[in-house]
Amino acid sequence: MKQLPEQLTKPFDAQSVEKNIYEMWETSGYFNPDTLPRTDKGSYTIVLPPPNVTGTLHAGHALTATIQDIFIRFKRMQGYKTLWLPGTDHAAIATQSVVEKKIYKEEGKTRHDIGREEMLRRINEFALESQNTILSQLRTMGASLDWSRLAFTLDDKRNLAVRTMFKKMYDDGLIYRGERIVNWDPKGQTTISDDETITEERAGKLYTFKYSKDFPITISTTRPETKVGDTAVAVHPEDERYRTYVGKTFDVEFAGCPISVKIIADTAVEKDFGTGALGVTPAHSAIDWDMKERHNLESRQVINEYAKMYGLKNEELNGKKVTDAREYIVNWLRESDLMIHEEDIVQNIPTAQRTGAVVEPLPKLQWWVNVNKEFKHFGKTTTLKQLMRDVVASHEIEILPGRFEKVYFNWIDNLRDWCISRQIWYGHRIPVWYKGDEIYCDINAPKGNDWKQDEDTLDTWFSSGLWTFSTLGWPSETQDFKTFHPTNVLETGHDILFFWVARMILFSTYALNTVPFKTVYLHGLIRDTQGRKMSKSIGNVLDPRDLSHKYGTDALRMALIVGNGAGNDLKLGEDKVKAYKLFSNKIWNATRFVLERTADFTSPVSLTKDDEEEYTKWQAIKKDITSDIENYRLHLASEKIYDYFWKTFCDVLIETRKTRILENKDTASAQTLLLTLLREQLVVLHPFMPFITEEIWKYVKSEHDNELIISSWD
RNA sequence: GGGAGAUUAGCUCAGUUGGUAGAGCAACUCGUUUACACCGAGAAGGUCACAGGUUCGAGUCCUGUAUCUCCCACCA
Repeated sequence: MKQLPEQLTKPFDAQSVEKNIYEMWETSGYFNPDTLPRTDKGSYTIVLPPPNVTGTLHAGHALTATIQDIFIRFKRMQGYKTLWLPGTDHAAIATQSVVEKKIYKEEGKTRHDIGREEMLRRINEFALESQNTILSQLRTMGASLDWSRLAFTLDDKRNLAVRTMFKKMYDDGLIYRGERIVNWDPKGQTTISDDETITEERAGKLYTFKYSKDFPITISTTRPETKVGDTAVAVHPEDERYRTYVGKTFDVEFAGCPISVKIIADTAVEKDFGTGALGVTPAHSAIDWDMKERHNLESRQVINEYAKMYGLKNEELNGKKVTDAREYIVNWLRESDLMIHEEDIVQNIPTAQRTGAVVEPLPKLQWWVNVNKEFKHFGKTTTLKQLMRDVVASHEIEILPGRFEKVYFNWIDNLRDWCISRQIWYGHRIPVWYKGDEIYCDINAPKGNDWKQDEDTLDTWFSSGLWTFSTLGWPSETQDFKTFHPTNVLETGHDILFFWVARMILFSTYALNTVPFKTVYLHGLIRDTQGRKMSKSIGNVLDPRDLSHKYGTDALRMALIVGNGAGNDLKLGEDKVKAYKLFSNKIWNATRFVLERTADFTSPVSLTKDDEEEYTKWQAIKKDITSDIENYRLHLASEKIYDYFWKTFCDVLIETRKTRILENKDTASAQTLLLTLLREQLVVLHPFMPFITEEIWKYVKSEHDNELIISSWD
């Protein structure tokens, strides 16, 4: 370091160094635990939450990649055998609908015009392209992922894992086929799970009316069009008003359709709501379906998969959309003088998360995971729900921030059976075959020609739920699986706690009798400066690629981390990223100065008392930062190193030692202090700002030093 | 209806186990041929939402109130 390197005489240019640095890391083999030089501290594993292959990297991905990369780099420098495993998610419904829309727009064709095989080929093509984009974007974030272990939720290995898991659960009686009310998405033409619906508040009307003039009971509904499918009227057993009618059946003509209505008493009815009497439509309401089961009622479906009326005696109704049918029946009620009251109310309507369509409850034969069924599990009788609950209650899995434990328990306690079959083509096909009345479930197809495989595919979360171990080779007993499972930290957004985190806990505890990870670290959402969600329609999206190009990846990473505590939403504005670009410059310039002032430096000397004191103070700071990272307080750790570098190292230490060096007072000690502090700070800064620190490291490291990425933390 | 969170400087947010209120940005004053104006020095700015309580001591713990945000839920 006698001569100041040419590079350092110019201002820092992040763009020009990032690509080369990343290539150096990637070819070095340091991302791969098998070729990592120092691994004396045991294994440390994180699986990357696989991004959907539907789009490009957004600010949330940038955040998740940064947090995990910090943990991984920190542990790698401490000497752990670190594995950060990358992959992508086929995101079944989302991906298929993106491609379907694209094809419809460009060619005016539906998936049925194109056919299953060709459609799947096209979706795969799209997925592959999208995957490449996403992976290259992860590289620009500096993510030190082991690319040699890249996985995809829909590749052959993961497909084997899925089939194996399905078969095991089927044999244990935990997966069953059953008919009941499902959430049907009329736009996506598939069932969806409860978690895939979003309830929206909408203005609605509560209509109070009688089926006919001579019908004795007045009922209320928000969906008059379903009333042509009514098979009962339910009242509360203790309701005096209706007691005399219970058990009787009335045949009436309603809107041109004959219906037969039995009066039943059921405690699910609220006496004080509306008239205290409820028209029961088993085929189009989940509560009504349950009442049908309890009272052995008829069920009559009057709405089809396209949310249109069908099978009715009144031909005018058939083929009408539900909203039009509602208007028709309301008018009929008014004209027939049967409408008693109309009231404006706000109602909660379930809609499909992916397509936005209003969910139509329909009775369907589907595959389910039974979460309440007792079964023998490694010698103990338990349920899936219980397994999921226990490992968190016992703190075998720690959820951060802790408040999400309550959210998790709340979800578990209200959990109903999970509908896992989907009527779309893109996904893992259900490994079940039919021949007449026979059903065959196995990992592979049965022998013989007459078997026909179930047409449905599995919920995408069924495959991503296996992610911590399907990526490590399960069901084979691989070395990877033995070394890296259970994983250490699962870092993801709190919005997928139920979808994904809970399902991983379910599958891992069930199949392996072990937790999938020890710690769950949940980050918040990234919002714009006004606290709104980033969305294309508002136009407030900050693209991480733009920010990275403009200010450098290191600056972006710092902006995402500093002050962003676990679980909290982050309001991100460009100003914040800019501020950390200035910090990059500060580091760069400070390095230039230190190297200039130590050009004649030969070897370290023992420090003067003052210098020794400063070094001791720094060591305390470093210890503090280490403890912050170990305790998942990245927002504090990053702020502390920023603060020390700028306020103490630059503003105080460089300024005072500069004078001493100029005046030639204890020069060697001052030089030793500055160089030592600079080097040690680069180490601490590296997980947060990997590019600039690795670049500078070239100029300050001694000959026998390794690259910074594998330099020792301590 | 149930649950969770937030409320601290003009703005964005820290404040780990209770011990004299912090940072960044913005604004103000002064300075800069000496690593960096992508800078430095300085000053200013807060009844920690409100009301009680526990404590020698509360931004921090407890109770209640208000406002906002989010999640869950089959009042038709």
